[in-house]
Amino acid sequence: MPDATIRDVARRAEVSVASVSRALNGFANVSDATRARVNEAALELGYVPHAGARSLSLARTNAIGVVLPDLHGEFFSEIVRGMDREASRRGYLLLLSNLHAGTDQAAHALSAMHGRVDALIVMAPHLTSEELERLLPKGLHAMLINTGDRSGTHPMIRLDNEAGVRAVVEHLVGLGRKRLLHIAGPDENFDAQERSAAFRAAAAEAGVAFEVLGGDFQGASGELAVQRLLDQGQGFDAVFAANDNMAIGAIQALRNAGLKVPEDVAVAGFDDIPLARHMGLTTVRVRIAELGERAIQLLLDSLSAKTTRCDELHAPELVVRATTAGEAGQ
Amino acid sequence: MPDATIRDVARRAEVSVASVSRALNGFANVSDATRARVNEAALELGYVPHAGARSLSLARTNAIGVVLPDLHGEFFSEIVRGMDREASRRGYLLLLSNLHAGTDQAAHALSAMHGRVDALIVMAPHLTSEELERLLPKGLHAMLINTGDRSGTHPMIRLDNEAGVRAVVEHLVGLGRKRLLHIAGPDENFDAQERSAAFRAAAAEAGVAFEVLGGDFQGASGELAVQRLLDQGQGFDAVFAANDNMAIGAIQALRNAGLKVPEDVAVAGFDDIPLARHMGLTTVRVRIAELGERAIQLLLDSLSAKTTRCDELHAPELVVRATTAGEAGQ
DNA sequence: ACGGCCTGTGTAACCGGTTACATGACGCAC
DNA sequence: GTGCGTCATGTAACCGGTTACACAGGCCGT
Repeated sequence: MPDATIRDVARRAEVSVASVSRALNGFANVSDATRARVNEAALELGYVPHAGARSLSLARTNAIGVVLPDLHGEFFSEIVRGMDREASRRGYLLLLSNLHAGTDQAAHALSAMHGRVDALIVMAPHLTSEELERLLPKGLHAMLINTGDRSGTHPMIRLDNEAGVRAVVEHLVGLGRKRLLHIAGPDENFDAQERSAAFRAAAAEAGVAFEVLGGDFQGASGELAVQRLLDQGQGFDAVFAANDNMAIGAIQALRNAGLKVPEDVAVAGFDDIPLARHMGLTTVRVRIAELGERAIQLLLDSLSAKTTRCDELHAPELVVRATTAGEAGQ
Repeated sequence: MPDATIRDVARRAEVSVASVSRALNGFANVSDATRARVNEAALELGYVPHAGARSLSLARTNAIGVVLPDLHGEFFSEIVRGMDREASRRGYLLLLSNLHAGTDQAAHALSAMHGRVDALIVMAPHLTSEELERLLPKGLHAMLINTGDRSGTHPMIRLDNEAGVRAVVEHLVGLGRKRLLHIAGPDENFDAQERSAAFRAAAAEAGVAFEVLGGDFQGASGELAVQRLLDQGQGFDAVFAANDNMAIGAIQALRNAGLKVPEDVAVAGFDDIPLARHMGLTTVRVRIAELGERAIQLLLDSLSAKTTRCDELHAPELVVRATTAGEAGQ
């Protein structure tokens, strides 16, 4: 036997479908006798309301679409965990779609969301403002996380990369470091752009020598960057990588070259992944789960009170550990 | 203006809704002229089909519900990543619901899936067979991951905990270790149960002395367990923790006590989280993403060919690293 | 010229819920 | 006894798609 529908329940309880609907949804205008009969019938048939049909007639799904790029480990799970925590607290489900490949794939993923979710959270650090604007379904509330979009059409929440980077640079300079190396993330990544721009600005302001090398957020690229610079014989007394993975790679390369961290070269990263604590890596802590949680909060609030149009900055926090502990060695 | 519906498109293209539906879904029996007019109208109106309505009439959602317990970091993201990879390859979306609290919460989460998904993946290592059977919606295909359920009603996939544990114990015993300590996971967790049972069996078979202490899968509990045993003055030359987190905690405690790993005490874990590699921890590697991927595969296959009723074991793999490298110290 | 077939299109029922509105029963005041 | 308000209930339209079926027109063979 297939699933029971509301009409099956109505037949069994010998009432109309309207009464069943009212009874099960706890409306006041239902007699006790009817309510009891309906409940009994529903129980006997193992009736479970069809959420799809329900949301079609209510024009409300109680689900939020989440579109994320192909994130690495910790970051992904943490942000989804935060979102899920807040969403389930408010009775929402999460409809997940990873955004792997090109923009046509993205368009498909986004349109598949239409009609199954009440709102959308999009994190697409590799899409430009225009692409996003074109791809986003028109009628759907969307919240953007960490995109370059500045049109103000959508509520958004961003990581305050600049504040984090500034804190690191000031910390390093405060320790007496004079020649800084920054290992940047991939060019097309929005966070990577912000971080390297902030680094240049802060280092220039502080009046220290600096250099910027490219990386791709993977550990190996941090290792490679440091190696290359050492091979060229260029000196530096501090490394700031755009994320922890690359910072850890950098430490590896430094140790391989017989240099001491932090005596010879101080190292700092960004993100505060669990590994960072274990390695004693100075870094910028991003409370990722909190960010996801907050995104859902703001999104749902803006959904009910149509007005709220926000642009929030999520402030990260400098965590000083062993890799920058001492004074400069020189 | 709200979203355009199929009727809006029909009006604009001056055809019937049936023709619009046929044209947009690529049916053959539509004239080229009509198809062109429909496409044009759809484009002009920015029409995106309403997935909810579509799935209602098709009785097919192209979504899979995923119900997971409140997992920790790496494991969660990896399994979801694997599932998503396979799901999006096949054109499915994932509807996610974390299973936090009690069974009524669980019932709610599961019934919310009815009518929005074509099938369900449930991972609930803390629910018994009977609870599961009662909670699972009747009409819905469900795949179980790592549950104790043996009824055979649902396709399922399990981690071969026993094989993993045996490999570790044999490895430790092969190194000459004579007194093993096992730090178990939480009592109500199915994997934890299997692992500690397998440990007792394997250790007894090998004829070595052993002890089992309770933990909760968190690092701190591993640390605590070792500390307590050391305080009691009990000796052991190898620790096998039910997961890597606790193994790392154990190492911490051993080092604090001035003991050397692996010379004095060898340590092994389970899972192979990224941290394990960095710490040189011997462990059992679980290819989590692969497990998720495979689960989706099997589920979708069993969905199309109604017959496939499987019970697959996912074999893990021993990874020997520094924490068990040498011979016993004695 | 006629019947049969094929093709393209429209009409309307249906998926499984919600809900505006109509209805009928009842109680109460006049 | 009539009129009115209140309350529980049923009928049917609706959400936005899909699709069975009916039908019109064109082309064919005889």
